[in-house]
Amino acid sequence: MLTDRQLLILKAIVDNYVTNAEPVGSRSISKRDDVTFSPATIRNEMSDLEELGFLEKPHSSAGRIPSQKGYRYYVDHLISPSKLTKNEVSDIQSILANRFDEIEQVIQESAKVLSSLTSYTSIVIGPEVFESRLRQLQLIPISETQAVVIIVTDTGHVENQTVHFPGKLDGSELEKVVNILNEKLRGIPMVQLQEKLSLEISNVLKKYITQYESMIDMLQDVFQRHQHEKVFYGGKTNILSQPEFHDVERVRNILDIFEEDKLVSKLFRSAENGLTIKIGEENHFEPFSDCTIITATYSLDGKHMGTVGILGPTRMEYPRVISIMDYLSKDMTKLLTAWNHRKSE
Amino acid sequence: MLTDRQLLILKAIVDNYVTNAEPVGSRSISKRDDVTFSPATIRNEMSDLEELGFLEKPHSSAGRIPSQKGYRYYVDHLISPSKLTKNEVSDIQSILANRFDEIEQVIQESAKVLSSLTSYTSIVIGPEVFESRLRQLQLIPISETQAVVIIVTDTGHVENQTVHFPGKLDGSELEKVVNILNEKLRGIPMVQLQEKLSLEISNVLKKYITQYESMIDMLQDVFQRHQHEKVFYGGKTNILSQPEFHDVERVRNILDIFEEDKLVSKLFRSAENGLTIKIGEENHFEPFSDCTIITATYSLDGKHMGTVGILGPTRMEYPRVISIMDYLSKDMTKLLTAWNHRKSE
DNA sequence: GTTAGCACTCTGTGTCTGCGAGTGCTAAAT
DNA sequence: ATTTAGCACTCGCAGACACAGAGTGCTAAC
Repeated sequence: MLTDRQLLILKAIVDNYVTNAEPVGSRSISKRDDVTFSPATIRNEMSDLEELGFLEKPHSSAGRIPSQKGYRYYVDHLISPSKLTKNEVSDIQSILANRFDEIEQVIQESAKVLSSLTSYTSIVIGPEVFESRLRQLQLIPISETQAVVIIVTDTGHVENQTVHFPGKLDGSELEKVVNILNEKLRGIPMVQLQEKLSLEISNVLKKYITQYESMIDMLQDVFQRHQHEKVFYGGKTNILSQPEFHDVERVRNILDIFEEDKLVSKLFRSAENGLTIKIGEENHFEPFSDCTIITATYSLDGKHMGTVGILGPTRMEYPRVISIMDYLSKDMTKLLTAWNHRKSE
Repeated sequence: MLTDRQLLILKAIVDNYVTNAEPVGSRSISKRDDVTFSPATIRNEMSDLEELGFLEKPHSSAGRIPSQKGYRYYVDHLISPSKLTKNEVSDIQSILANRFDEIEQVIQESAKVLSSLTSYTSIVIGPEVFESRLRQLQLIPISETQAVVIIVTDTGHVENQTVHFPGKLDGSELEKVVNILNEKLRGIPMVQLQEKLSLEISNVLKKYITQYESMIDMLQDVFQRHQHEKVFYGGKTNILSQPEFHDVERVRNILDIFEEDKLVSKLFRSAENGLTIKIGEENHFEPFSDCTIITATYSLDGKHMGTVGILGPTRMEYPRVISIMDYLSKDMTKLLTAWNHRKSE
């Protein structure tokens, strides 16, 4: 168990390192008002803290920097959420002020605000498809062998895809198909569409249309494709202003990851509800071994809808970011609930 | 007028600098097989070329590098398109091999191939809306006051947008509106929709529906929004591997530009048909003052459809890139023509 | 007109130096 | 038994310096 003095010193070192990005020496700590003991004492304590694994030395005669374990302890025991400033609160609430038609607009806007407030990179994962349901399906013929499938979900999200058939399309058949599908599938969660289709719908369709098999194949393919979530970014390049990312090779590795939405959504999607903090190696992903990811979930009527995330260096302003994320995710939840009610009025 | 020898030397310097990214000295040129004269002679010629503005010196005792004017002369007079290698040709043709339903897939794929072949960043601007026409318009109610507008163009592109109305929606009215709009607007170029709507349609609509004004406003808004083109990127971070972009601040400036599709499409959209090369300041855009942009247009049945572009340092492999762009843009034109015929079969 | 020769210039690199910030240890002070 | 002052020691870093290498520009010879 750490003594009070050790806790004070550990906290002082993390705080100091987070703001200055430079190894912290015993003397600079002794200058603080809440520190009454001498540099020598601090050195002894620091030495102990290093032995316990909370601190590291970049080289033998430099100050100390927090280790991953140090940050973890700091986050778990040493910080209390900082109070948001007026500006921060009003920036977040400005998202609310804009009129919006689709959830996506809220999400894109949230990502922007989050990145500009924190000056890290923000990643917001959109309403997860497996939590949304089919509201409407449309098949619009655009040529004799092609049609556009349009899927509208109950979150107001619309996906479209062009498909083509081996044979000619029959307008009245298409209409029948659309009617059957809408009747049977409306309100079904997006993830269950494929199963539902093969178990219940295929038999019915068989009776009505000639191109039965290619139609089923096509629908399965469409449902399959639109399983993934959408990823929104804010301040993609913010991370470049952090001194730890002044190496172009490193930067490139990270930016390349942002181009792969699937990977990003895997890394940032949070399993648990609420706030999650993953520091360095805890991400189990080599390029992020000196990054921290903080995620928070937002929901609608208690249903998990998506994740807001922040990517920054392990040397992150934890208290502030945590407070902002907490506030924002709750605000988004509120916003969505209001939207949902307005929508169903 | 430059002498043959000056031309040979200028070409040698550009070629050499493009591959090695280091100032070129007189001795290294004299080693070339096609150079029969001594370093001293070359020095004299270089001195003249510098006076004429084709070359620059980074400092007094370094070799020479091409000036912007030097590159321009090189591009205009000294190069002949390089023959593509088998790999390059087959890479480009692999785009053709994939089955595709929407033009966007071709474009995205082209951007990828282009960036991987050149190792610069590629920007492809999608079918320009003002060249495409409305094929179909749909209004799908999703709640009592909201609907999704879906626009399908003759290029197979689909846009959607959620809209809401102050009052309740009447299903049969909506149907009428959709019918009228489709009848009157089908085949109209996307850019003319707004004009057409206010001049010809609004009177007709007036007769049929109650929420006349908000409907018109809504449609105008929708048509307005979908004027912009889509921008596709390939190898966004490729530019980081160029030695001239090893400064993080610089990199950030450029990457930030990529986040603004409107700006990018303004910078890369080519007015003229065919191949355009803009070197350095010729871009009239400070962050690109040491970049070259090469664009080529692709078309469908003679109609200008969009632009493929490459962004790299002024120190660019011009002959190779030009050949690739030329081949690719022609290939895309062919591909689109084939697609268009298949589509209308 | 061309080229060899040479002085000169500038950069990059390696070495040395001293400085400053920091540690760790020991011995004295509390 | 803590705490602290004192001091030797360790690095890293910036500046000074010399030196090699690459390159130029000029002059004089070919």
